[in-house]
Amino acid sequence: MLDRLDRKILSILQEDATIPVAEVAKRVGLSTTPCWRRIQKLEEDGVILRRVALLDPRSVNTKVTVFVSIVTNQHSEEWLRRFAELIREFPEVVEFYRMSGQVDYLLRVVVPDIEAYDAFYKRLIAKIEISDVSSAFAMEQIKYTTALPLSYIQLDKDKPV
Amino acid sequence: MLDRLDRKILSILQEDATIPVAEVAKRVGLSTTPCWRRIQKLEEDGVILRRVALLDPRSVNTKVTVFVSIVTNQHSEEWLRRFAELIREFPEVVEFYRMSGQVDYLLRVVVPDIEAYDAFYKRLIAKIEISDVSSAFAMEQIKYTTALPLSYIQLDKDKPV
DNA sequence: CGTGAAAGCGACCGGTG
DNA sequence: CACCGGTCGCTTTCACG
Repeated sequence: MLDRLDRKILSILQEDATIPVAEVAKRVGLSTTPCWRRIQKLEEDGVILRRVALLDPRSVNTKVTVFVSIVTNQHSEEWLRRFAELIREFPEVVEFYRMSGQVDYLLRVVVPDIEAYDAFYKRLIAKIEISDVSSAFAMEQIKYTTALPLSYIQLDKDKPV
Repeated sequence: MLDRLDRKILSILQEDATIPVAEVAKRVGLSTTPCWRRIQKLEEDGVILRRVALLDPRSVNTKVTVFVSIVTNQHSEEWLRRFAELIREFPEVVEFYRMSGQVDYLLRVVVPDIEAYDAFYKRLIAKIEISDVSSAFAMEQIKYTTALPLSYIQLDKDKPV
């Protein structure tokens, strides 16, 4: 269970993980040691999964995002397991969801351009049977954040601060 | 322009940004100082945008992802600017794309459950005129990574390692 | 770019009130 | 939790080859 201080800490670290503990502590109104202990606990409890560097898509030549909607007639557990494993091998696929509704699966794929997407697409369908695929191209990424909203956290009322 | 060493460094840091420079250096076959200098330059050049903590969606009560497709009849620059600004105020919207094809915009929204999505949706349409909206719910997030594929980087041939 | 080495900060871990 | 030390490791910067 988290309280307001934990939430403040998380909101800072999910925006910038390079900020020293002492500075985080100051911002949330805590001294260094207990703040450090909280961060440690947040990592142990798996609330903080990892710390990563975010790269500029342009700099690594992957400025085009394509959303791939997949409809399949294969609905077995086994097929999904194999499909998921396959997808994991494609670094171009950065997100992969099982959907409700008309579409069964949705992929977000990042590539340099349309040609590269076509090549990716051919490599994909060569590896697995998919009945119906449709691709939607993003012209512009207007917003992208890894920061999750923290307003839905159930706060621990015993520690109201 | 990047070379193979830069690419190796990036692949390490975009998976785990907590690895000490000395360890990164060892893995890419460099000594600490030049490796540190490269990382510094990658940050200056904006290849590395930032370092962030990734949180567990379940822990912050946002395990449901909804993809929102928007069709509008407003296609002016001004309308888009206002719309983008509005979206930026909604932390539930973690991704936002301008699309080609039938759909004009695509949002990825994270919320605790369907009820919360409905509340979000009402707040959104109360703020701006949107002609047609359709929502697709993700049942499961099978893959999610912030790591971009590095195979499309144009390598500097003058530094073949 | 490599090495070695200095200097300083920050993480980490005690203990006390 | 605040506060005070303390150690240790890592970052950061230097001089030099």
